[in-house]
Amino acid sequence: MNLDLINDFLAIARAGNLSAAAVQRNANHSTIYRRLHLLEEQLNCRLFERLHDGYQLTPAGEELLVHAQRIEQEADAAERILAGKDTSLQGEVRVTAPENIAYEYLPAYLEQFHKIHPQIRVSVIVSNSDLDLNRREADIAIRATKQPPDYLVGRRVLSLSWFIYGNSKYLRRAGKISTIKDINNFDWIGPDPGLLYIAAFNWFHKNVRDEQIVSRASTLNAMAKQAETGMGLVVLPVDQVDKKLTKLMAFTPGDGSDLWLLTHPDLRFSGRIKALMEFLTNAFTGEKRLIG
Amino acid sequence: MNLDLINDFLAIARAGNLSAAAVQRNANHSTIYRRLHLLEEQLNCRLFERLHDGYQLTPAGEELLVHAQRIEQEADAAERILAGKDTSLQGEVRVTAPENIAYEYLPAYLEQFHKIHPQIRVSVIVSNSDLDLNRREADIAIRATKQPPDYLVGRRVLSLSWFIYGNSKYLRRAGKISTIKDINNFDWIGPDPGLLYIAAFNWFHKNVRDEQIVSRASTLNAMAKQAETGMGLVVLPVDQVDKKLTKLMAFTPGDGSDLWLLTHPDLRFSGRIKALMEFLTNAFTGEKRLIG
DNA sequence: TCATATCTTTGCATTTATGCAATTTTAATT
DNA sequence: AATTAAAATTGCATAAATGCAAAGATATGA
Repeated sequence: MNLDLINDFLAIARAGNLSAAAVQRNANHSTIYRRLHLLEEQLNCRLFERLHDGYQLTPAGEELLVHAQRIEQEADAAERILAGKDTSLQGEVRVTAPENIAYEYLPAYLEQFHKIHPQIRVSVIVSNSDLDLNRREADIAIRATKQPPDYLVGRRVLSLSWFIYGNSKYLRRAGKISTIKDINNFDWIGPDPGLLYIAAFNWFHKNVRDEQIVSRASTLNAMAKQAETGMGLVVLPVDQVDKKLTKLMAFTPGDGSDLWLLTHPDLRFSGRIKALMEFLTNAFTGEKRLIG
Repeated sequence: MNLDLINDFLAIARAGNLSAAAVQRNANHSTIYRRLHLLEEQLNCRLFERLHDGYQLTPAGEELLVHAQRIEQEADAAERILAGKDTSLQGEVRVTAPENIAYEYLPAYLEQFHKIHPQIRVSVIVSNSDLDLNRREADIAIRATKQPPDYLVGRRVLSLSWFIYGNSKYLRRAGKISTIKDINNFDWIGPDPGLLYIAAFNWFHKNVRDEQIVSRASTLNAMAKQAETGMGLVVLPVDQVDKKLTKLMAFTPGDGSDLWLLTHPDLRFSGRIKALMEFLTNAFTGEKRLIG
């Protein structure tokens, strides 16, 4: 059996249709179609039920899926472990970071890093969701969280304080907030329910009356941009805000969060990954904009 | 990473050189060469040390080998399990048997079987060594042994009695043997030391004086053929001997052996494999030539 | 040191796989 | 029943992988 067909099988199983699977495998859908037929022929059994709106695993396909996933995991582990043993200061490093970090902080840092290690090529993947470092979708993850997943290793480089911000236009209209008790006397840009997993927002949601919330957004960046229009105040971590908003007072509920640099244990001793981890650690700890 | 390259990697690691690996993978050696380079490039590390007389794994290669073997096992398991679920009476079945069975018994049986199940194609692999049923080098193994490996399942179809044989020419010269006590009064065709794992031969080796052994051979068939020339007597299981030799007396030391039909547990319920197993069971149990 | 045998590496013709674009299928919707 | 929209197939030109054969390496033994 051509083992590589397992990759195509997995892509189809996950995507549910050929076109999406083809994108994942970067190939044409007709190629994926033909390779699936090859696999089915070689295994002499139908792996998918062809429905009008996609491919669905047959029982035999489900069976294969179990093994295919183990095969993939094993291959990923091999790749990681070999990459982890490479102490040379060259090659690619993939960093994933949330929007604000990727836009406001990384560009300057990486420009500096490139001067020191011109042989290391860095790719930035903007995302805040749990990319699969197992599958090496990224090598280093920069995340703001209180508790990173325990299958990753790394260090807490900063603690991020939260503040209440507002722009000058709104401040002129509504005056300054000076104590958290007055919270319901102001208009607010609130978080979308999807953000309530963040402790600070959870507290906010429970303590601010709904009618005080003039607008919501599903990303911190969008919240900041809305606050910049002067619609209301906003509660945000320090890293999310630039000079267009004025820092009014500390916001302590939720205990803030921490900025973590994370990587997979297998990759910890890779030369290039270690180099970038160390460089970023220094960059972030020396970052004046992020000190409360 | 192209997963199929793992197969090439394994073949090179096992064969120790490209040409032999190419045969295993049935491809040209230059293809294997190019694919190895591709793999090394993709993993960005050297997997083999090129020596003048072959390829030897580097430490990184050793590392990969562990994972590659797991990948292969997983893929083999998947193939077996899917094949095992196929209840249809069609497709290929690979049977491995020792020489004598493959030459003297199987042809007639398989001709009959083909009439009943024309859709099942049977391949016979002549071998007595431990083919890897895990890797599906064969689906059914026919083996003469007292105790088959416990990772296979199957049934004992016969017990094979052992006898002392001689051809008429030798009998005229030396007379008939009638009791085992006279064993050292005759000339013998003996087993090569490589056959001493067989209990009957082991006993023979310990109880027959070396000077009585006029000739040796490393396969039972060769022993039979030598005895047919009239050089001496020979001790053999009943299945190994045809009419050219006269059966003189039973040979009980070593308890004889049993004829087993074996398959992999995963394949037990495959339609075609079940059909052939059952057919062969009947064929062998009804075989008059094999009844002591 | 040269011949030798074995294995690796490369150029080129051929086969095979792929992408593209057009066509067909399928089932849900009008 | 016709329409539609999304996806699966298929034909054909192009690109990529492969086999073949010849050349280059490399240690071993004369």
